[in-house]
Amino acid sequence: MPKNKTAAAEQTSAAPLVRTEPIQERSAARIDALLDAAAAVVDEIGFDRLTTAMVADRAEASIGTVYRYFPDRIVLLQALRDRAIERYRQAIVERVTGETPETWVEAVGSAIDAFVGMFRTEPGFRIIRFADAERGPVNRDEPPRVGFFALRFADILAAEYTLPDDEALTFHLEIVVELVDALINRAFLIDMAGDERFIAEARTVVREYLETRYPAAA
Amino acid sequence: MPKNKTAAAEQTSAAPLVRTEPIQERSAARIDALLDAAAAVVDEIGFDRLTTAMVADRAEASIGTVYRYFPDRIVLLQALRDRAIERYRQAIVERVTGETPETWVEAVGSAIDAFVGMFRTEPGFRIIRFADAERGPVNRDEPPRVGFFALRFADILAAEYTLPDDEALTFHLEIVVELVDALINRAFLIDMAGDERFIAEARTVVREYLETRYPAAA
DNA sequence: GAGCAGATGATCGAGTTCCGATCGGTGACC
DNA sequence: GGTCACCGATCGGAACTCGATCATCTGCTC
Repeated sequence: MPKNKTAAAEQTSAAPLVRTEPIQERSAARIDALLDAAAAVVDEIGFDRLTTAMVADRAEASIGTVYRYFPDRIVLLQALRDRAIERYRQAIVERVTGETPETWVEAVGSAIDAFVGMFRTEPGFRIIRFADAERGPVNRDEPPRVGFFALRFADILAAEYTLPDDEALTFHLEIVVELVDALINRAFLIDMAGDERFIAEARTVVREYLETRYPAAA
Repeated sequence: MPKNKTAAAEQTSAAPLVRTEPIQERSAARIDALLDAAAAVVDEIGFDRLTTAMVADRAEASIGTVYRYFPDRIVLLQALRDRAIERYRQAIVERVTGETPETWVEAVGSAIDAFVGMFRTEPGFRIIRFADAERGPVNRDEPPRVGFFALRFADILAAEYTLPDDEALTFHLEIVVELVDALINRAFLIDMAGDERFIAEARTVVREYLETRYPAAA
């Protein structure tokens, strides 16, 4: 069992906040159960109707336990999103190593497929909207980690391919992330199975976008 | 004074809901004042920190008055969004009739400019995200009017130009709406003035998208 | 067409309900 | 016996309700 050290750790001053940090074994399972419950609730009644009591109920825990691991409702949702993103990252890696696309542009296509797959299988995924970071609650101090997913995505690609030494690449990938996020979300907005027209168009738009800019890699 | 009978009227069963429908003159002003207040609050402290009490305060009305016109907090925000969309529609019409672009594809460019302008001038605009309809609270009965803005946009264009008789046009416009919404929102996500790179890229992506599909109109 | 009176709409704000979050206490693990 | 996980009654504050009160409209009378 890998110990789950959060990078954040303690700030400068005393941080008496209970923070998420499992010490004993069972805690990890608890956290997962809580997030599963939250995902289910989010799928059923939607994002902003979710109450912490519902999450506790569904996870067969008490209110207190919820707040034992998450300082508040918003952080709980963020944790759900973070877990989903991590799972998505794994899904990309699996798919790319499985399909071994010729070029990194094609690998982006695989990532889109993986994204669509997540919408179909991962509870709560369709509500999360994570291309952009936290919208709304303007974060205290810490930089609002905008576009961080594009960076991470670049890392994944860089592990398998030789990326063009283009300083604009990060920007282009961020555009791609935004485009895909918008169109795939639209595809699943009403159609629970995912509207194929929008899915196909997302693939096409991205392919056109990248082929125009990186003809060598297409 | 035109009596303002709601189209909805009575459903099968008794509908005791108070619903928004101004009868007397002052009501309209009240509603506007409430929405102005909501927009200001949203700009200042953000979307989900908004409380109905703040809105009432700022509009110099009582809590009761807020709930006289809006069944709940979420509907209040939706109304704010609806008004912003209407204003945006007007802004498009004004700009297009003012600039009189040669082709409808160029008119789409003007619409993007108008969109950016709204982000800079219309209070509360940047939080609203309206390309997609209501996300989250799954609406009872009524169809979730997805993509309705693209339809409306097509109407605006059709009033000034002869649009291609392409049954896929609506779909393409919807894609454009999604793309623009995503990229322009990203442009304003952290940069209050709007990140020019994303704005320019939005224009480029849309132009490329439409020129590929409608070379005659470009 | 001025004045009045009843009806109906608009406003108010104290009271209620609901929900996010706390805290002191109890039991499980080391 | 000391730490950690868990519970759930309780608190505080925000969403929302409701009966009373004020403003405006309608239409009748003279």
